[in-house]
Amino acid sequence: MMISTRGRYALRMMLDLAEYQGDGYVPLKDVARRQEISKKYLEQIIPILNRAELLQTTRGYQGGYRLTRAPKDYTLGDILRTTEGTLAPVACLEAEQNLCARRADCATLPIWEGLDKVINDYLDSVTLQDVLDQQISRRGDDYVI
Amino acid sequence: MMISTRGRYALRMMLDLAEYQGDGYVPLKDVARRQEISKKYLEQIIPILNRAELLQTTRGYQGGYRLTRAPKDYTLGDILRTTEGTLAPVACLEAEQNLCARRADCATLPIWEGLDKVINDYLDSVTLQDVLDQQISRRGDDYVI
DNA sequence: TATTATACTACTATTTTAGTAGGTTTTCAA
DNA sequence: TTGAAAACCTACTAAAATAGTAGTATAATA
Repeated sequence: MMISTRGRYALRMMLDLAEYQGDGYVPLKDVARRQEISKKYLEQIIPILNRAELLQTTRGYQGGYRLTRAPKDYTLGDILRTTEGTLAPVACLEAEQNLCARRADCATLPIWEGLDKVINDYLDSVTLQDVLDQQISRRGDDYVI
Repeated sequence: MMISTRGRYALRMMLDLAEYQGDGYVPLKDVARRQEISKKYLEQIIPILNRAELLQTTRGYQGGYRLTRAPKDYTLGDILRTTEGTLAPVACLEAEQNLCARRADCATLPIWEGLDKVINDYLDSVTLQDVLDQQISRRGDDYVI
């Protein structure tokens, strides 16, 4: 499993903000209640998104968070790479420190590079807006039945 | 990181067998030496492949392992799913026990299902033979330079 | 029957994951 | 001006996964 609760919760939080922010700021308490995720845990994930300027914040009364950009301008890759640090499927591709002595003639390295590419290409092909749209059409289905 | 040393070593071991088995059995000692991996650790990975009948074994003098099928008849997905147990990118897709209460109207589930598919499709599109062929052509490159 | 090899089982150190807990600072409204 | 609501920050922790090590038992064969 490559994507932990950190990345999954971050994504759900961003979708929740997109849905409920209107023209104001959404307090974390509300996100936590709606998404049924510990607010304390979300408080730890938020700063990662914040530092990467994926969201805006105000403190104090009526404070909270909102998206910096339009939902169509975030890919899932943006959000997941930010929160997970890396989406690399193997350690060999992660950091310089993991460089392996066999790298130069490793028969499997090209495989991992190819896998890394399909993963990132897929996640960069979907935006927050795409997920919202699909969610709306699924909700609509209920009435059709 | 979704693929651990278990899967990576299993793949390298299978490639090593493909390359060196000839018409006999390859002792683990030789694989461990060539691949610079602890023989004791490989001994733990081997039974997983063995139980899934991905390789054959004989014990005792001149014993060792060899592939059950031709290299072109193993996909990397076969080998990695066997050793890793699952290639699911998120816990939600792993086992029945991880089924989440929000599943029915989870906006992100279709994303994970899509990601799971591109990962498995990619790894099932490459066979052991493909990796061997590409390795040989890379080795050839050295002479060209 | 000694040697070579696999087979099996238990143990362990380190890292990651998934949180919990508690206090500090900022903002605004009554 | 003070109290409430909210974000911000840091430390701690239980449980699981990872990456092995270690030792013994069993089988095949020359």
